[in-house]
Amino acid sequence: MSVAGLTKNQALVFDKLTGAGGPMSAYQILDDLRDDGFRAPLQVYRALDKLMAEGLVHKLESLNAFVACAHPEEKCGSHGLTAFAICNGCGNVFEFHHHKMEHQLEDFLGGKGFKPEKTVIEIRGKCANCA
Amino acid sequence: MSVAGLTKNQALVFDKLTGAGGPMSAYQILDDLRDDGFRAPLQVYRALDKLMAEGLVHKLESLNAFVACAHPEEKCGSHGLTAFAICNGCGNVFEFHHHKMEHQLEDFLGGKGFKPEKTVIEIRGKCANCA
DNA sequence: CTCAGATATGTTATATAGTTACAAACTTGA
DNA sequence: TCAAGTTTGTAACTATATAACATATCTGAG
Repeated sequence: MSVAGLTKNQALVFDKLTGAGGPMSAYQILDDLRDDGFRAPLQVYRALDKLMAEGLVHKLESLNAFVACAHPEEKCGSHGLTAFAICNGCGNVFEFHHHKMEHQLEDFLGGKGFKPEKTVIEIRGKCANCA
Repeated sequence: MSVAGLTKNQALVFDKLTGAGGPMSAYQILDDLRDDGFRAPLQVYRALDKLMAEGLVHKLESLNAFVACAHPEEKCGSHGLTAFAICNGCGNVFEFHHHKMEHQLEDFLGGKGFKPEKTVIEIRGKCANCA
């Protein structure tokens, strides 16, 4: 599972995150990639910055962790609001897009003169299996 | 501006945050309260934990900072979803509640068997003044 | 009152997350 | 082929948060 246009380090980080199938902290990634020549946090953060700019990876702010985009082909960055349901039990992350909510937020904030740049929506709770 | 039922440290932290009129990091609070006898991060974090449990203070996950609740009398904790519009220009934070959105989220996630416990909604952007 | 449990506080050390500053290597195209 | 831009490497540092343990204060049953 690789993507064109990525440098070596970016590809390593992206593959690692994709393979994990769930969120990882920057330092977990660093440790996992020591055998591939990673030595310092910056190598991870730089790769993550690029991957996030490309919409291939998202940061989970409430977890200080990073997760591969669930549908990179759709260019998450462009279709606005990305939301996450995060299970406090098993740690699984479910990424979703809710256009109605998105428009409501836009309308509501637009009415106040606020111009959104990046929206963080993370619902912590229990998934069907862990409830 | 004080609240009944708070211990000395909790009251100091709450008053500091209320007086600030905006978000502060835990370590800013710590530095500001050295004259009041604060020495260690834990003193701040413990007070913040209690204040958050009471719904008097919210954490801004995308900022790693804390802010006094805009309407403590309403017991934010209880009326569910609290959202924040955070200006990347001036740093001002606007706290709001959007019940329609809240219900949509509940419906959507409920349909998937997901039980929300805590919801983080933070919209970063530019306020009317800074746009 | 008084003392035992619960709650709150103090202190040191450590773990985790992220950035700054600078140097070296590798593209790439005039 | 060499100069500008980009990517990478490395060390040191700052910022955020928690663990472990000791001490003090509060509060109610006897």
